Amino acid sequence: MTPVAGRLDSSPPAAAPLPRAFYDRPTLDVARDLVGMLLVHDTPAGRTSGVIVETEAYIGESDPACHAAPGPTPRNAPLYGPPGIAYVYLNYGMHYLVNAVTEPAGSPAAVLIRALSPVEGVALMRRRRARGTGRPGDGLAEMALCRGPGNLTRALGISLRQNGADLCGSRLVITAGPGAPGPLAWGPRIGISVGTEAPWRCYVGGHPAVSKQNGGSDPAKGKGHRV
DNA sequence: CGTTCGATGCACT
DNA sequence: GTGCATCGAACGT
Repeated sequence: MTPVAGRLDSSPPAAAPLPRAFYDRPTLDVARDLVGMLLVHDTPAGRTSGVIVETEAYIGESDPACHAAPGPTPRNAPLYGPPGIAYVYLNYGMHYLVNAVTEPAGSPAAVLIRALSPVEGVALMRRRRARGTGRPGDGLAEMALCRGPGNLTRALGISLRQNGADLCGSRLVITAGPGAPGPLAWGPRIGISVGTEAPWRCYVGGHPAVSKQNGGSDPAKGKGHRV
């Protein structure tokens, strides 16, 4: 067997990241097209990755739920920068949330990654999920590992260190994936108190890794508008 | 089933 | 000091 030139480790070759032009588009288009793509994080501990199955768009200073709503601040600076950059921040004092910055520099907008269907590094994800919680991560179903924006960053080892990382680079990247594993649906964004009218959450209807269904108390599945 | 609530850190007023 | 783009345990029905 001929070794692959230039590869010194045993990990499989990574697919090429999506080009920056992918992110340099209207945010709702990017939010839709990111579903089915693969989010990959390479670290010294190993590679973890998953298919994106849930996203939310946050668009501009006029969107009251967007972190750019108060105008430029030190924290939201990445939103004002070039597209294709990771915007990571700490929420509720304990969860890191990761976004992909969209649209040209100067127009602050991003897509929040809310859930993944795990692909690579499931054992490492379990170890990371268990760490610090005092509870065993072993009992977690595979589809629960990256369900929810705070859970997926923990499973992939994403923290403030990745804030500003280039998603078109080599460590934290988004590559072409297998495509959405089910029908897309749109609905209101979750966990916000303003801007709830906009149906800017895009997800795979009924997918087990998707954090919540629309309607809360409504047990029916896939309540969002099908695309 | 359903809803409430505590944990926990920091950006912003 | 206030309010989070959350999570999961603990409660109520």
